[in-house]
Amino acid sequence: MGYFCPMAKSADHFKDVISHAKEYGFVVPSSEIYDGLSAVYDYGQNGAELKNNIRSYWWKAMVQLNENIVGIDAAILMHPTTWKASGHVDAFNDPLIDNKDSKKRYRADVLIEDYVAKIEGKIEKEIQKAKKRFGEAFDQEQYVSTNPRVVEYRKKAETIIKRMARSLEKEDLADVKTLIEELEIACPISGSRNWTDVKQFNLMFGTKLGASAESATDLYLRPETAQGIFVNFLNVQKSGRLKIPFGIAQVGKAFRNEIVARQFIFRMREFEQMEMQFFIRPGSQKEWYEQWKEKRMKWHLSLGLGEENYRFHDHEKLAHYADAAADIEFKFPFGFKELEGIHSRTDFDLASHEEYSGKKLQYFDPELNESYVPYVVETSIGLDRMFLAIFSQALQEEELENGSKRTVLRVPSILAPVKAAILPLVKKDGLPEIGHKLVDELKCHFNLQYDEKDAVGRRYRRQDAIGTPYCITIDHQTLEDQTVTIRERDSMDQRRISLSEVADVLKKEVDMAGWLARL
RNA sequence: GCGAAAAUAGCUCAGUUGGUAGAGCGCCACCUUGCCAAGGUGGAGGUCGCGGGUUCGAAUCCCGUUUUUCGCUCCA
Repeated sequence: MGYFCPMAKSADHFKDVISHAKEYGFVVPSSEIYDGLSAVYDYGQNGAELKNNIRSYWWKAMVQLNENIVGIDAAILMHPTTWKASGHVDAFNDPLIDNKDSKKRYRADVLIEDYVAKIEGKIEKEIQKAKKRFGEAFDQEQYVSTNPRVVEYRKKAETIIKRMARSLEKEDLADVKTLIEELEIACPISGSRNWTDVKQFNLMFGTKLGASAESATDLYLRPETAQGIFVNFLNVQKSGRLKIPFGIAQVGKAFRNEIVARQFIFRMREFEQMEMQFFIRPGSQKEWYEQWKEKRMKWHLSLGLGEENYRFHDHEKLAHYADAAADIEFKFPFGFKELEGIHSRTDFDLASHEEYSGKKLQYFDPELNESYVPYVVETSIGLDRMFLAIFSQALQEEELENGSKRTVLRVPSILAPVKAAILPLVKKDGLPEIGHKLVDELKCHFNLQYDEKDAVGRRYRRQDAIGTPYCITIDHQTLEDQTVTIRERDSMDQRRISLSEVADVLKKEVDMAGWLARL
């Protein structure tokens, strides 16, 4: 045995992934008996193990392997001002408007800004014309401030922008709509001016602190874990006696009211992030940014899912906090999509928290003999996305040499939910007893499954389906010479080892230590 | 949020012009076999996503709704 040919992934591979996840206890829709809850999923018995292992591999690679990185666990609920300082209250609130004819949705402020951009285009045209006309003698500044047509355009643009800013500030959405109507802005698709009202969409989940409705304070469930690190920056730095450069890592839940949440666990409303904020000297961000891009990619490649399934995607349009940003993209069943982000966040967050809190968030650098607000390079990966990447890539269907098929989940052995299955060949002649004894010896070190039901071949397939890397089979020869067969998931090869060797062999193959050492 | 498609057993699906809800795989028990799925016997499991309507009668026709997938749109 051991000869197989991996079959091409079916066109419906994504469908297979979703059913396999459900059928084998990895991922199921939340509250399914009540028809589920949109874009919320639960992890089952095998999913929880796999997810724990991924989390652990990340945590160890970041915290345990780096002397200058420590891990924390901040609360999901944070002081509401946090989200003003972080920019989320503004950036996560979009005024949206729909065109009733084309059924297209737009950001109302973007529609208005586009209109203003057109006016500015006209001004530019006038300038170019004048340049041609006046040649060398052209004084642009003077022209712009005196030419009546240009002056009028400029005034108009300014008035529009000011009015929009004021209305948005006051949350006067009716006026934003009126403005769109007055400017006679039409839908680029349908060309019609048949608009719905402007509606405010808040991507943050709201909740209340306090039991009585009157005295309760409005809070948000955190939309990212990073802010829990920033507000704890000084606590951790001082109590840990940390010197720049150093990092703070965290794994935890975050919540976003996505307008469109789709693609299984790729975009969920409740999800888990694994983030690390690396605090550095201002000016050194380029260097650290490159270094962390490289380090993170190396971590991904160490899992052996195939180099061709990863790529970098550099952001051209940057977020409000960043001066450089790149995604590590993975080839999901629905195409290359963001798996992890590496962002150079400058001092945006700490400086902003300084401003809003009135507390100094600075570091005294003994080498430079000065205080500064550190710059930050962030690595941010979605744990659920990592789960989906591994699971969808690992799920494979093979044709064996005898023409039969097998479904095998080739997850990296260190991440497998079950490390080994203990299988007595028959459930008599004392073989189950040896099996139970072996389980007892190993269970403190490894997550195991004991199975004595059905033909052993069928039991092997069951283990293949949940990604168990090793099957230990106890047979009649075991009674004579204390040896068992160990069968490997990927090659299906078997060899005999002695009972006393089992623990060591497993440890060598499924313990994370060896993999971490290679990072 | 718009448009399209779908929803029947744990999974994959069939179900004729509207007439008593099915198969394969899986699961459970017992027997048999004993190193790579598919041996035998028996069994559990479905108010056909949910709510209305039409009809003597609805899985099937109509309306609404929920969830999922795909395409738009959005994604600091």
